[in-house]
Amino acid sequence: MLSHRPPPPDRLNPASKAGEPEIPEAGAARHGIARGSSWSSNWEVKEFCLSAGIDPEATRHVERLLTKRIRFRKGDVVFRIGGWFDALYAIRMGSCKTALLAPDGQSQVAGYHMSGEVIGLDGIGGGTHECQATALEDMEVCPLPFDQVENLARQSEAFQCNLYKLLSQESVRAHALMLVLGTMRAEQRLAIFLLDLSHRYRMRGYSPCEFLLRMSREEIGSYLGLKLETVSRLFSRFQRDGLIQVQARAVKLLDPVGVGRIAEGAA
Amino acid sequence: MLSHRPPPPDRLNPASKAGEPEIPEAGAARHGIARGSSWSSNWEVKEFCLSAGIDPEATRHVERLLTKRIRFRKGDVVFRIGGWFDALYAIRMGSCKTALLAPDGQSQVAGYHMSGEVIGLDGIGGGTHECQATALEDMEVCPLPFDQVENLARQSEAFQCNLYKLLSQESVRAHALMLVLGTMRAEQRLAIFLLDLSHRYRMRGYSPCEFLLRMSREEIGSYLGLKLETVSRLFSRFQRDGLIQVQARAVKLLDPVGVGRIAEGAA
DNA sequence: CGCTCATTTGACAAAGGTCAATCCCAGTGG
DNA sequence: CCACTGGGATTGACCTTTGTCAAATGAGCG
Repeated sequence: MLSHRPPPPDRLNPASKAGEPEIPEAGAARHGIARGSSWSSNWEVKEFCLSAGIDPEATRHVERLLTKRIRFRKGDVVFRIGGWFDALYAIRMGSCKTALLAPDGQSQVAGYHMSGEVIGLDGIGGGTHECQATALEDMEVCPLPFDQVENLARQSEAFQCNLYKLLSQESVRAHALMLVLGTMRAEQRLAIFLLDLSHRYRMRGYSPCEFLLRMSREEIGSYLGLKLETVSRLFSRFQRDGLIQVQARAVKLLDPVGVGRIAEGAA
Repeated sequence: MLSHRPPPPDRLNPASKAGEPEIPEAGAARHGIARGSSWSSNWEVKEFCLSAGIDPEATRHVERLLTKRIRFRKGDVVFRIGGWFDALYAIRMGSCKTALLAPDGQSQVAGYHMSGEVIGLDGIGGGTHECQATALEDMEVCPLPFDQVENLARQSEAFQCNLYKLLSQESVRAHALMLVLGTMRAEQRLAIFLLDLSHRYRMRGYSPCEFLLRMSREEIGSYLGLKLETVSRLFSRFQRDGLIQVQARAVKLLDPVGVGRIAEGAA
């Protein structure tokens, strides 16, 4: 592994023989595209990624950065398209989606973000946000004023490095999604989506086999480049085939390996 | 416009009344998604983006960075997936594609880059490249050793800012492509592709209405999430409809406005 | 408890994909 | 100089996947 941090244990060996039920990872993640991160973050969740491996001096600065908290309720907008960019937001709790706006006004969900992740990086270049972040449940974030982030980056090499990683992480995520949108069939997309969620929940200490979807069928469809009916049908089919169990927003992965096969493109 | 540099004149007013034939811009670009850049770069081409607006002191450093040149022939690989990342590459001449590798081995074209653009940023986070860059014609690049880039970024605030912009530019591009892949119909995708090329050629001083495609039908298809036959059929149809003229790799935009309408999603 | 919105499901249509047969050149070698 | 060859490009016929429209059902919320 070429990452500068040890990869999380469960990623060392995809075919690990742990006692836990084995959850295959989303296709893209397993082949180096997303290099140990897929759509998911490979940062520790507890301590924010920005403070990884930096000296005590800088750590204090980072901590000072993380004091303020903002709470949002389900449906609240964290930042909107075209809105002025002046801070990144580290998610402490909850989750949100980010959506792009197409020329014709329709929007596409471009990201799903959970606790421990940092959002808002898309605003760095242009000074304004290119996507809109909307809370999918009640959430709490730490705003990281970007001028301070920039300063810190100039002072601490390790911090600077972390910031770069964060940025390129974005592009990794984007690439993985592109691959999904550009080359995969509907069932494959949904399977990968489910495995990605599963993996990310596990990383956060939640059950990887049983979780709540925070997005509606329509949002999932938008994320995966499908229509909501297609998503719904696929859920039903997966259930008929004994792969999963769905009840509205509640999902149980019954046969993660089977789902994994579909994610790989098995007919 | 919120960008910190004046936008190129031709972007000030999409419906400008200049004497030139009017080329509508690719849909995504016009609605703030790509905020003045769409898939294309909005940097000056002559002077590399990294040296924009920085002080003379730093300028000299940048210039020192840009001394070395590497030439590639059509088909050569600039860097490959998984290859060690130690430098960015500024394209001085020619063009290349970048491709991702899907789990099942099939690859997807994720980017098309021309002179004045910087490639290789995807490697920053993980230390290895996530995509493969392949020359589509003979090209010349300047390698920018990343440790030097990093140092410079810490010394010059303006340079640091440019680097950030470059990174986020990547994500802008990715977002635009996502939107194309996720929400648009085939004809719309191709129309946008053509307008994007047109715009980028114009920015570089070439004719926006007449140019050579450097990618094969298959590569274009891969880029747009379509099969080569579909691309070919669409070219034929556009030609039948008097929108363009195609002869193998040579394209002439006869009715840019019409193409623009299709890019917007007109039935 | 009743409303509203999300979800499911079916029937049908359409957009693209697949397969296969040419075609068209560019480059090669005679 | 010319025929030959091989890969890209075009085109047609057909088929699969996914989208569209519509109706029915279910779930969450006030």
